[in-house]
Amino acid sequence: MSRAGAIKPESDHILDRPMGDTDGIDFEIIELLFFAYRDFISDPDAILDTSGFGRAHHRVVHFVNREPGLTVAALLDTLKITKQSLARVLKQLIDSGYIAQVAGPEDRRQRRLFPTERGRELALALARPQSCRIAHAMEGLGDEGRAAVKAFLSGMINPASRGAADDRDDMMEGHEQ
Amino acid sequence: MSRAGAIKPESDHILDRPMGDTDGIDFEIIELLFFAYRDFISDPDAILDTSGFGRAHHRVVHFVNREPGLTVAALLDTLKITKQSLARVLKQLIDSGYIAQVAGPEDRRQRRLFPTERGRELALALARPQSCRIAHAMEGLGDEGRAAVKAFLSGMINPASRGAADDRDDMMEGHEQ
DNA sequence: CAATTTATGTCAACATAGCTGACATATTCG
DNA sequence: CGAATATGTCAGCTATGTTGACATAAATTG
Repeated sequence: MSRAGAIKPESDHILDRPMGDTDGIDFEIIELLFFAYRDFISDPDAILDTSGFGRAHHRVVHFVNREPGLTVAALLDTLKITKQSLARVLKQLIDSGYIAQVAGPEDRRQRRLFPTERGRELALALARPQSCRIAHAMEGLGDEGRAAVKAFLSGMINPASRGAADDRDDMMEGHEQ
Repeated sequence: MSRAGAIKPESDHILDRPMGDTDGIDFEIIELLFFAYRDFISDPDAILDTSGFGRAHHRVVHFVNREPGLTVAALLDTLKITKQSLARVLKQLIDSGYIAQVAGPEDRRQRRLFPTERGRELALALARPQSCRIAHAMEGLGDEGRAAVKAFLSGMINPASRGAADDRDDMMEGHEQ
């Protein structure tokens, strides 16, 4: 193919100056978040590779272990994915014996999700390196520093998203949407 | 306060106690990071949907704008993806006039990447809501709190990931282990 | 100069994980 | 009973990652 030769910056409207703080945008934190999160999930990714699972399985196993007995609907709400997406990974986790379903005691249409011992072990194995990484990143920070980190991360979350992770209670009966 | 009623595991050993901080693992920060990052990228995602681009395009546009003239190799190193993955989105961005290629001045095999004005505008538009979200999450934090957040995020990053973006130019192969 | 290495591009195939739409089944509710 | 609900499932599409093989132009090296 034609190589388009030496395109001169003058001939095309090409910008040479880096996009920086002059625009009043916090690029530093944006990039720190990008790199931090990428490396944060690289630890469990490496473990999952050996198990034949992926990140989607990780999230499911995590939240089922954090809130045993949660319904499929609640899990969908936490993960914010479609039931078809969830079904794929959930089926694999159930078939492999990491998660068990139990019909709801009140509403027997529900499939409440519980971890097996195997599922608990996997969730812990995945969380361990992440927790170590966090501990390392926190060392040197005092109590106020750690509180600042928590406040910052909490403030990054959409208000509407809150509750899925915090609520350990039953689903409210009168769900009015 | 009672947990979802007592569901009797039929046969398998099913765990119904939540996986909590008793295991010495910092589940709180793990989940805060998950939700924070998910919402953090939801803002640009909404913009990208209207443009027909995705997150992969976002990252490319961002780093090209942050470091105009970087080579394809340097970009690959920053993103940690394969050249085939990059080629797909990069081609679209070039064809759409968001990024331009210029043959390297010294090494003409290189294709140095520059943003066009259009590409700059897109990068800024994508960064703006993220920066606003960060500013909101930072408000109420003092200078030490903000410093703690930066230190934490920096500490989350793999040491090998640091500096990958900037030392790709005239690298004499010295005896740096 | 010829041979090799390097930087990049490209084609083909495949995997994961998201999506929509449509439909089935069991259960609860009015 | 009929309607709404909770869940499951089939079929196909999209986005974005992967590996492997090969092409081309330019730089480097023998």
